[in-house]
Amino acid sequence: MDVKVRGSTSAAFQPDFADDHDLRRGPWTVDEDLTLINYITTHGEGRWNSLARSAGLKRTGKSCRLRWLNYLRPDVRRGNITLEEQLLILELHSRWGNRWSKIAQYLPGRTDNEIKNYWRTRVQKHAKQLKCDVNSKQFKDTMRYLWMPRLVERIQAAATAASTASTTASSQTLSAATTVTTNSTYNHYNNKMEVENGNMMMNPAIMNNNEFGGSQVTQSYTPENSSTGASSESFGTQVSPVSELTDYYSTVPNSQDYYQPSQISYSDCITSPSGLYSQGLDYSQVMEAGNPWIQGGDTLDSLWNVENMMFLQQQLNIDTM
DNA sequence: AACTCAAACAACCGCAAAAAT
DNA sequence: AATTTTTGCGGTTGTTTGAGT
Repeated sequence: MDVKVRGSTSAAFQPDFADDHDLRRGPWTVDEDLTLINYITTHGEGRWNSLARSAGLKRTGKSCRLRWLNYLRPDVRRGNITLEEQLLILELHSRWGNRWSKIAQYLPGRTDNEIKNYWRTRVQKHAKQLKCDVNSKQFKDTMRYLWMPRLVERIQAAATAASTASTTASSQTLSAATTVTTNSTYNHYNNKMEVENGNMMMNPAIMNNNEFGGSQVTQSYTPENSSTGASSESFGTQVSPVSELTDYYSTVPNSQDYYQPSQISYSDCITSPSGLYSQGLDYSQVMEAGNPWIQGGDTLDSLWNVENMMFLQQQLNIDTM
């Protein structure tokens, strides 16, 4: 990948120094990243302005902090947002609004910036498609009564499929913890390992002393350390409320049921809990092709471990008290 | 092959709160 | 107690990339 250069083209890249402070701005170079990682590894984080100076980085402390927290920190988890994470983001956003850092606390490894980006690029896009405000009651109801139940359906379907598969293959490949070798390359700019036959993307600090640079990675493949397992593992101590959510949303009429004339008349739909479709929001629009939550577009097959989710639900209840 | 457009995301900014002096 | 510095948060912007035409 080419070096991204903010404010100038790659070809015309010149280090972008702030006018009178001799400070660099724009994308971080690999050298800068390594300098920051090495310094923090030795001296720890905090006091970012003096850290930047001491490390010899011509960056503001603010910039160093951001780079570390959002990108270089060992426990930053990268890659696609899973279905369960999507569900959790929707749920938590409905509770707390744009309090990204608070939401991020419940998605270990995810940064507030990443969640915010997800919300803006995915969720707000759909609000735009539906021609309604992302903060409007109707859009929120669309999420709660249509998209979230559908997400739950897909999560449950995936869980069912996974359990079926694991049963039929119990004495076979996966349970035998087959060792697989994958071709991988290290992307210097992004500082992440991209594994070809998987979705795994790793931060250098996660790479356990792997040499920077292209390498062959041999990993012991078990369900627990697949991308699926990685998700659940990250919740080892901080658990997710997804099972509670899935239980809850299972009781919410799904999009099909919700609109079945035998249960609810069309006029009822029009005057749905918040007048969901009374202001030009069209069900067919909501259900139209291209809605990833409904259609299953950007799905990952990963599943969270649902065993400990009660705990986080309790945490959430405490938070709302 | 060239172009356009939208998605994704890294990074910046301003502001407010917290901590240090 | 007042002032300065640092930290954290949310909003926004700009670049790259990939898909579609």
